[in-house]
Amino acid sequence: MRKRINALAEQLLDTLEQKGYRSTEPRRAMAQVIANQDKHFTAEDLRKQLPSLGRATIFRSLKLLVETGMVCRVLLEDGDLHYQLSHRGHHHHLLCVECGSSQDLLGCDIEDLLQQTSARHGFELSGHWLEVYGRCNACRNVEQTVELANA
Amino acid sequence: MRKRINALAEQLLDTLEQKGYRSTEPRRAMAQVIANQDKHFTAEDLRKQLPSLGRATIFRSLKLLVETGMVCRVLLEDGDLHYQLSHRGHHHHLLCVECGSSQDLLGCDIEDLLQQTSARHGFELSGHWLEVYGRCNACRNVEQTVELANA
DNA sequence: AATGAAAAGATACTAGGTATCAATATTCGC
DNA sequence: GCGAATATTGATACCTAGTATCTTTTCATT
Ligand SMILES: [Mn+2]
Ligand SMILES: [Mn+2]
Ligand SMILES: [Zn+2]
Ligand SMILES: [Zn+2]
Repeated sequence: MRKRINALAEQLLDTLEQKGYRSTEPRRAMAQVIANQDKHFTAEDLRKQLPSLGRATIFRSLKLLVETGMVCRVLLEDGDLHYQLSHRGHHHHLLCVECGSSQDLLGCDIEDLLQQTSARHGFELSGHWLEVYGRCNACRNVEQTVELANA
Repeated sequence: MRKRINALAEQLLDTLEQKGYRSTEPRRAMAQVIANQDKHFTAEDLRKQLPSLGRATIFRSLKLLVETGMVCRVLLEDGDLHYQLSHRGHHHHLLCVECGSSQDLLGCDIEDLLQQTSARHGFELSGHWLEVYGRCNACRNVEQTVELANA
């Protein structure tokens, strides 16, 4: 009996199938769990939510999803590597160091700047990795509210 | 008998001492080896060159050097983490994916851009991590030479 | 030189991930 | 719908990078 999964999870599987990968029960389960994640997560997080799957399977599927662009890797400020559902294509993240949320930066407007800087150094630009750390709107508002309450 | 070490290595140790850390034989040896590195390196690279040091000592000293800003961490395109001698202060790297060399980008001119982008998302910027990948001048010249020779 | 603190080294342990391989599930042609 | 060919799984062992703990050694100071 095939478990019912939501539209987003369905889409992940469809994309895998289009790339020639089989639609298996473990992959269905992973797609569903990943689709339910509201923040970036680790392989270990998935494992806790999918105790019946083999550990290797989790790493393998995760890798597949990263390679096909559906999940992206997120470097936390402390060096930890997490994963999260990805918008396709090149983009960056605004990572809140307080609540751990992450916002996608879709347009990559540093490309031009890097191009210029590279040129100045005789360097042929081919790619870059950028992560941005700070505090998100929600966390800033909470602090403001607390300040007002104490005033 | 205190081994003679070069000026750069001496400087690393002096800085450690100024921060209250002792100048020990293992640290002298590490400082010297790191000063001799011409590229980014891993802890394992150091270990091969310093087989008499305990593994934990290598990791501990490396961490110390990173914390005091004398060595910086470099994220390779494949996700590998390497280390290298650092110019103090915030900076980025132009990493050649062909020869593995790395050039420091001293001025960080993306700060303004990030500030604007963050503001647009209601995000309070506090930091960022940027690595730039491509091909260095030397590698480009080599290719050109080969092309000419084959023409 | 004696002392107390810092550091080293041995060892065991952890997290995150990969290699191997026999057993199983999925797909595809019929 | 059935079976063969093949992709995938899960168990296990292994690996890299790093940390925790603890005893012994080294350093800096007096
Ligand atoms: Mn992303
Ligand atoms: Mn650097
Ligand atoms: Zn936040
Ligand atoms: Zn190069």
